Amino acid sequence: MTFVLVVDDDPAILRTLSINLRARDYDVETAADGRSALQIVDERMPDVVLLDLGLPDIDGISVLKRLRAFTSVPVIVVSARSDPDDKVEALDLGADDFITKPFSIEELLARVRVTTRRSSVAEPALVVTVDDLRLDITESRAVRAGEEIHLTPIEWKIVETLARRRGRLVRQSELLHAVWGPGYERQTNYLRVHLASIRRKIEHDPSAPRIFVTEPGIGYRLLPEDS
Amino acid sequence: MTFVLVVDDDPAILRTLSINLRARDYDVETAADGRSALQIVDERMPDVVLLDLGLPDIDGISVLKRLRAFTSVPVIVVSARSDPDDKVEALDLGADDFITKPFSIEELLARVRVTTRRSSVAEPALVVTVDDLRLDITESRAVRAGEEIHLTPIEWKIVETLARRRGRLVRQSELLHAVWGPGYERQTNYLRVHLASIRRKIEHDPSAPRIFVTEPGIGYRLLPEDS
DNA sequence: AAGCGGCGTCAAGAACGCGTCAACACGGCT
DNA sequence: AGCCGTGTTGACGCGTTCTTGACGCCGCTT
Repeated sequence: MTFVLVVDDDPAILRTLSINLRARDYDVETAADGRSALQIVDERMPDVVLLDLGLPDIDGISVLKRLRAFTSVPVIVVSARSDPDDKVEALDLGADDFITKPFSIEELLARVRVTTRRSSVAEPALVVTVDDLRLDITESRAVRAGEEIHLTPIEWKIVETLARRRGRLVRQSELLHAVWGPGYERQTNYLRVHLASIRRKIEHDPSAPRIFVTEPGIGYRLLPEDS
Repeated sequence: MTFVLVVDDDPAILRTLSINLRARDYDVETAADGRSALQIVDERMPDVVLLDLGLPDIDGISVLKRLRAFTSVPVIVVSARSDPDDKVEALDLGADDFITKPFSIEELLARVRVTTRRSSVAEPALVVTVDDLRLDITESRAVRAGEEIHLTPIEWKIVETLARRRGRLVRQSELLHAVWGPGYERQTNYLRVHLASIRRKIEHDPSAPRIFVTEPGIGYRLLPEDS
């Protein structure tokens, strides 16, 4: 998921942007001043930064400078100042775009899409390994001892849902909801059938599953990492 | 020297921009309509295109679309229309920036610097080779055993998108979004038809594809490098 | 010990996705 | 105007995948 950091001292703007971005499935974090913005970037590199120039502690321009000192993360400056000189300064200091308030939320979202399109955000690979088995979730690829194993779309969805909470128990209703959507929370027979085919393809002994474990009456669990 | 193509139907604007850009040591060429703009791009790929939306012959949006069909040259749209919807449309169709008239010449120059700065961190030439086949993505050339193979614009876009993630799986919705833009994520039949023609031209045995592999229900994948 | 619920297995039919083809629309070019 | 290349759309066959229902087993409860 694309991670966006929004920096603005106005809580109303933070709220509006967060809501709109989250509605588009972005992962959003907010900062109300320059110091915490820099800290967040340091801890958890965003895919895009929306940066207001008027901040309470450090000047927005300085934040941009410091950002550029150690990263090339895309920055879109969002500012109330419409003076061309401000724009030129920010752009020449390394900002990727500049949009003046008030702005249309649609335009902002489009500009965010442009910058992320450019860096073509690579999802962190989600990979599960057990013995000689390798499940690459993001790639939808399963390999055991060099041998390619084919899983169907529904099987991948189930494996993915379990892998995202590896080691933890996933209730039947959650699994059903995640794979088939709302309204299927009681069709536990679907799970029985599909878990069976997954095990037939993946487990060494499908009748004594070690990787995809059943918690009777509750749900399923993917074998935790043996770290 | 950086080569800029300025497209506008207003001679006064062409003149102003030319003068200002040349004063900054840019190599400038101008076009007063879409047709000649496309021709210039075809003959002598610019480093940046400044594109007005109101053109006498072809609509500026159409020019952008056709440009994007065979190149990824940076495009800054320069328009009198300030309607957010116009901006969103242009940006989603592949424009890199959008600036509304009247604008400060300094701001425009700064935005030109941003886009050239970005592309100067140039991408490596993207070439795919399989056996005696050679796909030169950036050049849009396909050759097998000295024999030139012709691919259409859409076919190139598909090949390019797959080549950029060579070996990795590209989901149908991603592919559709990359080639046709937002709103086409469900038209999987497009993919079926066009993948068929690509294979007919490229695969040794189109009925048993080795290079463009289908992952049923999920997407497509370009044969990884056998390194 | 019997009953019950939950689980895994199996098989058959339905539904779906893919590849293919053909017809049509559209724009450019001669 | 007519032709050509390209893209879009709908239809069809085929193989795969999903759904559905039946059945037996096991462990727990009564």
